Amino acid sequence: MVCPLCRCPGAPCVPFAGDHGVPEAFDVVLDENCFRRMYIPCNVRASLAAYIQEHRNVAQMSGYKRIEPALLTFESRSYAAVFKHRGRYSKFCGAAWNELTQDYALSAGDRVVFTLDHSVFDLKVETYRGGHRIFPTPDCAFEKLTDAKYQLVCSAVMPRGLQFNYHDNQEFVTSLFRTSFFLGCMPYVHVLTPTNTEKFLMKIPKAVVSSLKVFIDVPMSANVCLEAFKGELHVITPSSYSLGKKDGRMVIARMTFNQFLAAASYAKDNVFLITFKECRDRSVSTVFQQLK
DNA sequence: CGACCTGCCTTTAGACCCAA
DNA sequence: TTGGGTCTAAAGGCAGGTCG
Repeated sequence: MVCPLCRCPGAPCVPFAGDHGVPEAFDVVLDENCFRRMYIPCNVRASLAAYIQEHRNVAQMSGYKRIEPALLTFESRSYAAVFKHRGRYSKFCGAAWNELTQDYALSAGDRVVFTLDHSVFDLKVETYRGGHRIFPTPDCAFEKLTDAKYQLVCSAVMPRGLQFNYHDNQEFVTSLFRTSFFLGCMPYVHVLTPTNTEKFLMKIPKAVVSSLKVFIDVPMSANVCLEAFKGELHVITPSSYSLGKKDGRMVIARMTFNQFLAAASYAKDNVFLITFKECRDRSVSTVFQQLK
């Protein structure tokens, strides 16, 4: 069933009975053709059009470079979708609207919640499926990366079965390129297991160690610093490692790894990004950054 | 005797192959 | 071309051996 006036899915729209007749927040339910356009319910489209026109006027008078307010999602992603206000319908459409539906993988039945916040120039929207917010697809977190950085992100060693959503990937990217002396070897994402936390056994995969050898000399055993960045807290624990003769893995010395976990208050099931950096004195640090 | 290191076994993901 | 089965390599975990 479709509203005969505005073409929105569902029964005919019910007029709003607010004090001023202008709702500050409203839902738009999407249909199966939502990737092309989103019709605005007839009971709010006039007030939305007035709201947008008001913003255009303010932007013009203030001499803003951009006159047309964009759709601004909860993740602060801006989409300059075209708003068409016609006699019989109002809709958002165009390439930017299509991009939004692709980025959020929107489909029929999903809701776009508008919040008319006069303190913001753009139109605040949030995407929902049932009672849950729809996040952008995980790959959207990588879209602004250079080719080289994207290649590095894709090379990461990830634990089996661990699924990263958009926000996890954003945290991953931020953490990966945060360290100023980041060596550029293969990033390693690891979930702390009972073997790590109870037996203090920490092994870095062979592939990561091999990629590290491209940048620095990696002897069979040597001193290494274990570093953790936890908000304001910066933990540095001097340690050592040895390479497994057979499998080539880097095994961190147990005693110091235990001290490191205690100092950084890390626990089982914590998810880490593990990278390496070369310090000023040419020594190597293993950097742990908590992702989850 | 205890701590730690090394090697082996199990599990699992990805590669590869073949048939429908 | 695709889906299912098989093979293989690597990660994870365990346990035995060694050394202080």
